[in-house]
Amino acid sequence: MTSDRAAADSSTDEVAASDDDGVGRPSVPYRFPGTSPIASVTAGRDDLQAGESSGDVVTVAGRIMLSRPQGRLAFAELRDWTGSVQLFAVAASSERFDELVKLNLGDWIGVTGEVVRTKRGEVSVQVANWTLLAEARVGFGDKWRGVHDVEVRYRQREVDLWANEGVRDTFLLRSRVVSTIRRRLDARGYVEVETPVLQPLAGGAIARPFVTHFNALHADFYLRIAPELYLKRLIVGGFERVYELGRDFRNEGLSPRHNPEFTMLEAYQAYADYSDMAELVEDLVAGTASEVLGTTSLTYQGRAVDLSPPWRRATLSEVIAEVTGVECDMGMSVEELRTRAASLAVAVEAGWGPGRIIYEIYERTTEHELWGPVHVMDYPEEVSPLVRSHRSKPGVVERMTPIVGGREIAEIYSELTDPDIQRARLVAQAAARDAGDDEAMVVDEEFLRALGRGMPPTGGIGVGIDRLVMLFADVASIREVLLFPALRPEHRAAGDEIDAGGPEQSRAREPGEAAAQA
RNA sequence: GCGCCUCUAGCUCAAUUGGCAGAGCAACGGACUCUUAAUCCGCAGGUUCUGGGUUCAAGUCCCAGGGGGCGCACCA
Repeated sequence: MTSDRAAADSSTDEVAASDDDGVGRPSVPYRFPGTSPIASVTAGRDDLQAGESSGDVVTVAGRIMLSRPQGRLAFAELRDWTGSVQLFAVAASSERFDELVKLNLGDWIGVTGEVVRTKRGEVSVQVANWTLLAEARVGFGDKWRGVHDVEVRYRQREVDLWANEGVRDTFLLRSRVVSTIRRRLDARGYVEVETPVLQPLAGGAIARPFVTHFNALHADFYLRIAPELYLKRLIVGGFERVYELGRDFRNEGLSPRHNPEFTMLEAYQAYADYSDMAELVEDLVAGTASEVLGTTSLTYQGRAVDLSPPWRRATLSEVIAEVTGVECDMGMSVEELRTRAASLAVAVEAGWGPGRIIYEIYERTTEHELWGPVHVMDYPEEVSPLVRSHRSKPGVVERMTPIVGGREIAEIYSELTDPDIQRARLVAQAAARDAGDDEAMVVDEEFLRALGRGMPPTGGIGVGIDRLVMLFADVASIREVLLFPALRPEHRAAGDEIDAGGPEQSRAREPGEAAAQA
């Protein structure tokens, strides 16, 4: 074994210093250059006939997913992140055949050999030389059924990615969605910026923050719940089109649609209003779907979603009437609206104005019934402290919330730019906070000072990237689009490994034993 | 935080009313020159999540705790 190993290593330009790592394990090279993606190796082989050799010698590397030794022949499935190919080994011509057939499922190897088609018609790499790249000392799941225990899937995502078809595709899709959105924004002249995640005040949204301590400043800081206020300060500073695509943190419950840290796109454009920004959202969503999925006609959880713009726009009152049959209007008296809320079994708190009541009715009765795409608009001022008042309708603001596939996937504003009005709104929020609403906003003097220097008319959007990916990937849980979703920490003693007992024991050898076998 | 459900071999799952804890795959040993979840023979594998309790007898019933899922609430 020692001499064989050395021979294998000499075929690369990296040679391990010794045969094992000091604990009886075989050594592996430091690099394995010159590999071709498996997808490129198998592509364009249609004219290769069964039993024929192509003459092309390739080097591929990946993980052994299936193994079918058959006497003096052996077959295996080798998979890299582009695809799979069958390995075909022959005892008479394949290097270290006996060792090759003893490899375990999950082991990584590099292989050099000719591309052939077997007598039974499978395009294969006929193994000439091969090199062990890594052992799977902890076993993977059932080779056919995969791993379905969601706890294992989320806690040990590396297992999930290999054992379950499609999981890797979902995350590759996510990556393409994010890069496509960036490219589309860049093409529109937006610049990407990075603003603080650690903030002295958690502003820009209505949510409970995570708190941490900044030792050097002797102060508690907050993980951002939104970058909004900083991005608006950049608009004041003359950055006319900015976006930030990053993580926000909200100290709230977990659910199939909520993870405490999630990915948000926020974009702001000077001289634009919420109609302009609605078109941007439609273009980002539908355009990205076209690029990444090749269509704007999706199916989400068995139901059709047509993303092609323009999307319908409807007011809160309109959608409430459609869903419940009850007419509600901002012009109605509080008493009238309370009666209508009561008729819908919606609880109303004392002191709520007409807008707050209508919003509550919408959330309780209507929002979860909408499928979309539809921009829900004319939100009440009371629940939208950072949004500019409607240019013609009293009591409401210029805000749209697009519902797509039954979920809010974005917020779209004509931004409030007047420092005095903004101060009044934030003071009202602070009062609510003092009255016990610990999710209400605080007064951010730095932000208000910035507005005082003049903020041009500006449109802004926030897009929930996780939910967008859920829509595109047609999955019901946010955990399916987060590589490592939030879970309770594992409380397990050292050495109490979940998968102990795979190929582990059989491979634990005395240090001298490997050499003795040579 | 509350409610409901769930936890059995490395993985996927069985186990009748409370009656000897099992199978397939993986792993391990062997056979096999065209396999496709190869097949065949053999071997081994368990704190039934944890701790109590009831019982002649508990994977199963009861209590407490832990992990996970779903729902409610909050939100994107």
